[in-house]
Amino acid sequence: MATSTFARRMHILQLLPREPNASTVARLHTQLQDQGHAVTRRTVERDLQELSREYAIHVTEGRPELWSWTQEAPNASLPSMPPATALTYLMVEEHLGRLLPPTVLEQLKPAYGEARRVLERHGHTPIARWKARISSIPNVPRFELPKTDPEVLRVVYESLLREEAFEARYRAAQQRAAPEKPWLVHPQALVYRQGVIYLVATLWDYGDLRHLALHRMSDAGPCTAPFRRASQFDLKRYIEHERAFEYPEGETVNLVLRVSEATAFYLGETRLSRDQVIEDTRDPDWKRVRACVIDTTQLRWWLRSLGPEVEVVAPRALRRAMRKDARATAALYARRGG
Amino acid sequence: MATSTFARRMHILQLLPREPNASTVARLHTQLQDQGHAVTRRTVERDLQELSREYAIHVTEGRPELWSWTQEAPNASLPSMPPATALTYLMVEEHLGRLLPPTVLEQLKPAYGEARRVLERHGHTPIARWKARISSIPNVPRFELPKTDPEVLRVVYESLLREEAFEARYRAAQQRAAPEKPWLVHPQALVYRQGVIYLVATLWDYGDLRHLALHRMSDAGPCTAPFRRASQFDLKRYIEHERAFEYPEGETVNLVLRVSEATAFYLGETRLSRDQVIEDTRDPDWKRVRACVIDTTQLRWWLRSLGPEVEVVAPRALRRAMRKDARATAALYARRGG
DNA sequence: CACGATGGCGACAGTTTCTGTCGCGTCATA
DNA sequence: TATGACGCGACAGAAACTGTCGCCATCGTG
Repeated sequence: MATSTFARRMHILQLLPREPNASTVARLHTQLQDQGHAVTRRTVERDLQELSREYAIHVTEGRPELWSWTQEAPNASLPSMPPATALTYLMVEEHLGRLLPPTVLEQLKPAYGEARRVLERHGHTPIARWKARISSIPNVPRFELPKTDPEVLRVVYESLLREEAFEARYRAAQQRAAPEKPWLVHPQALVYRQGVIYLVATLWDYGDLRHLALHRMSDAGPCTAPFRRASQFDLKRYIEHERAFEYPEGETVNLVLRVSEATAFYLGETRLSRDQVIEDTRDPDWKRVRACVIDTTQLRWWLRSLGPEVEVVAPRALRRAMRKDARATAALYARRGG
Repeated sequence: MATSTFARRMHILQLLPREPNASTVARLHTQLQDQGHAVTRRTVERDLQELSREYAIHVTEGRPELWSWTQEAPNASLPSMPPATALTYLMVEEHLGRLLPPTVLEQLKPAYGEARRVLERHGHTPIARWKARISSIPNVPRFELPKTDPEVLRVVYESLLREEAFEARYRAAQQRAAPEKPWLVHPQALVYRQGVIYLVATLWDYGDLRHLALHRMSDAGPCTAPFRRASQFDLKRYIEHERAFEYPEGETVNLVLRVSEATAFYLGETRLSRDQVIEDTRDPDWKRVRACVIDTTQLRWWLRSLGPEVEVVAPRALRRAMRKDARATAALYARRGG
């Protein structure tokens, strides 16, 4: 049992939530006792007062006083992150900036804030100079990621966590305004795809699974209806085998490609599979790549994105599909001049 | 000035590095004094002993004792992360799993470890069930990301942080083995692209910038040669305007696309730009999309990846380029049967 | 509106802990 | 082997921590 003054105060700091949330002395007191700190409530009160003199801790006026870390309280981790890790964080932040919706990115801010602080402290190099020395080149253009209401995000996450139903209004894809009547939603899983977060859920007493894009949701709020878990639900299976998000997993195939030299070089660095082999061909400008991969939608996207840099040789079916695509695309442009 | 016993011990915990690194009593003592803790070294010694009774803190035998958090010490953040944020972390981890090289991902593990712990504690839901309820669908196939030697990563990061030169052997793209002679590297910046980390650096006394893929580097170690900063170096400019990574930024163009209905729906969710407009066309199966975007390599990749789902109408130059690509691709498959 | 219950806090005193000082023994380095 | 740096035990004065008690404000309820 941890019983020292230091350990107790440390626990208090850990138990204190950040500002949208709050805790009371009574609550903290019982939590501490559960952790083996046998002290009176008075001591906890004094601890809080003492700690609030040193740390960004806030207390409300109302009668059961509500204690919390202020919104601005810096985030600190123990052990503190080494500078090298801070660099990684900066790089990941840069990378995710294009991939995650702003509301979600917001949640990661404390961690990145700490990374910045670590780097600033380290050798007193201003963060601006660090940002100028780190870059990430993603492979998607700069999309305008849809904005999700933070309150919606909060309610959805909380409900998923607590396994509770909630109410929300949902504006279907084609409609401009959300309907008057809120839906009763039983959240089952979250799927993140291309900047959009989808909630997989059932509605009211129906059994079928629906995909709700969070940025189309509004006026989310808790409700008292009992939660219904979808029976036999397995997200991975749902996505990959039931093609729920139109991203089926195909067979494992022996892929053979004829690729330009530049692409071959790139594949030498980022291999398609562990067993990938790159061979020369008669034509010095082209290489042959063999790899054992799973045939997915993503693979086809990637193959198409390379355009005339790559030709699928095998398997037959994939070659045919790519040839069909290529012809159809060329046909689009043949339709009229330009 | 923070002067309480609690604050001082707290600072000690923050100053203590994790196990590969370590600190001495003398060092901690001066660091604490810089932060305004006017205590004797004896007190610091006692603090460390006291703290090591409660926390996972390790000390070596040798004469200047080396203190550190053990490798296994759990990571805790203050204020502790709310469960909703923990969910986000799990999602990001899932997402990054495909995008970041394992060695880099390793560095983020402590933060994700904490996320797991928070979720486990919250309602006692096993983490396995959480992983089965969160998924991320990236738009790249499962590449085999190149493995970087952790020691190389460490030396490179540290050198970049301290603005120091270092030595390393480098195996150029085509060669099997690294040369005998190590290179003298002056690190300038890091660029992350498609799973590969490149160090932008100058070598010896030369002025030209080189790109070194970290996974091709080995036997990295510090060296005493003075660091040479590249003059007038601006990473952003270097990448975008000097086409250093073959990812030039083009002009801002008024993009006009003819897209399939499915693609139009997708673009409705993830807009190409803030001013994007989607219009009906005479043909009910096709929509017209107008957006003001920057013409980048990534944009062209993305356009190509959609294959026959999209036809570039304007600008002319881009249309011509895409038409040329489409024809070239189709020609590849016309070369012989399939 | 009155009542009781609850929560916050000042005061106090006994106890514990904290801290600077000193000195001894040991280890690393020259 | 000499020298200084380092770790640590002992000690005593100072500082803090903590439980108890009582007062008063506030809140909820009848």
